[in-house]
Amino acid sequence: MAYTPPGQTREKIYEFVRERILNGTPPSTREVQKAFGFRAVQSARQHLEALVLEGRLVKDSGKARSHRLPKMGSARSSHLIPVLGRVQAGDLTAAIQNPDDYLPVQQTRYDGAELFALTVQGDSMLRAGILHGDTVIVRRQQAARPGDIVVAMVGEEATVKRYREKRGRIELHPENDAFESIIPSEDGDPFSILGKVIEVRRYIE
Amino acid sequence: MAYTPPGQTREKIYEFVRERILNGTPPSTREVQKAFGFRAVQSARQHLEALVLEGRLVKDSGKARSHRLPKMGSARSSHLIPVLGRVQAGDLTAAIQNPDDYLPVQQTRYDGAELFALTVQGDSMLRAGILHGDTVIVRRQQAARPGDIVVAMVGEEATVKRYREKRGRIELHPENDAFESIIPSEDGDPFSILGKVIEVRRYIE
DNA sequence: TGACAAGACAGATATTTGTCTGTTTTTTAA
DNA sequence: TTAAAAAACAGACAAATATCTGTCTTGTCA
Repeated sequence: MAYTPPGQTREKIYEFVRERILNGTPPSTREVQKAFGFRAVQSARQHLEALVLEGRLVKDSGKARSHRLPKMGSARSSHLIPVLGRVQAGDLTAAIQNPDDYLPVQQTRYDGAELFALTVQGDSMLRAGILHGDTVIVRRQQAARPGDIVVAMVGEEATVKRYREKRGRIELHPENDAFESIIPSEDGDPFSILGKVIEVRRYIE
Repeated sequence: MAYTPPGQTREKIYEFVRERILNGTPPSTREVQKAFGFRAVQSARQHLEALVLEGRLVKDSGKARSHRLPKMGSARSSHLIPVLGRVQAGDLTAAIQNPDDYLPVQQTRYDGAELFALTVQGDSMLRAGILHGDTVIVRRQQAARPGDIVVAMVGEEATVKRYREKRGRIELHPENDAFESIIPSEDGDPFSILGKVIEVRRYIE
């Protein structure tokens, strides 16, 4: 590769590596070498080493493909959570392990919690600003507090409703007058709370 | 490692590798070996190979640390976009360069487009499911089509409205009867479209 | 001009990592 | 009980990868 003014190639290498890391496929030194047409491995290595010294990248010495982005503030680290298709009764864990897709969330916001996402069917939560087709992000938990919007299994079906307690009884309340409240009973369908809705996303067009 | 019933160790290995991949640090075969106390590399390798055959993992043959999660279509690359605070009239670019925060978005969904995020003030788009405090993700563009939800500058203020055209005149239509439509005119406040809303996010609690 | 720093190159070695062949142990199922 | 399948082990080799030493080239700046 011909000589380039100081910093220019380095900048492009940074962008290249950054993209690859965000892509989930961090490059090896030789992949950088080939991508930029260097005739020597060392050329790529020098730039990568400099980027680490500058603090723009971090690296585990000796390990292959170990370049990472430094964790800056809240923003730099985003975490991927599974998007579930149909949730089968009783086996949420299985559904989480065979997701349809993944969504990025801010890692700091929900650190440590187990999260998953679902697509909402129907307009039963219209008044709460949750529409048909919206994606809800759910924190897995067995209990809820009155007022929480929860995802619950009632029989074979997963449903999104507002959790309330009336006269000591649990009530799953829709936010749409066209729908009825669900009041789980001992002898009715099996009932369990899968988690609490902590975020709603809607994709337009 | 002692013998374990069929499938059990494999399951744990899948979870281990999955975590590492979502973490951005996919493991080498030997790291799996050590993590599970195998005395032979092949033991780890067998399980990893089986997981690939089962379709639960994918791998680039021959490459180091190349295990990936399948079906990561949209999430394969997550991208960070700036969250803007106040938008000053006329200088969107400056606002983008000094963001309050960053949000992760699925890169493939909006590939190439210039995106930014804003927090919505007020309930003027209530009926469209956009509430006060929601975050809207905006694709920067100067023009819009009727029916689009847009972010526009009217005078000194950025506002979220539905874009319509009536009798050849542009109309910014709120989705809430308590608000009035805005009809920009030549002699009125300076008017420009900043972009189109392509996603809405709401954080609950 | 000459010293100096950054960029690029050349060739080589060490380590990590992926892969292979074959054997032993344990469980499952016929 | 026996055969087959799955799990784990052992030892090795080959490829990918990181790393090292030294040299040459190209700009920068006093």
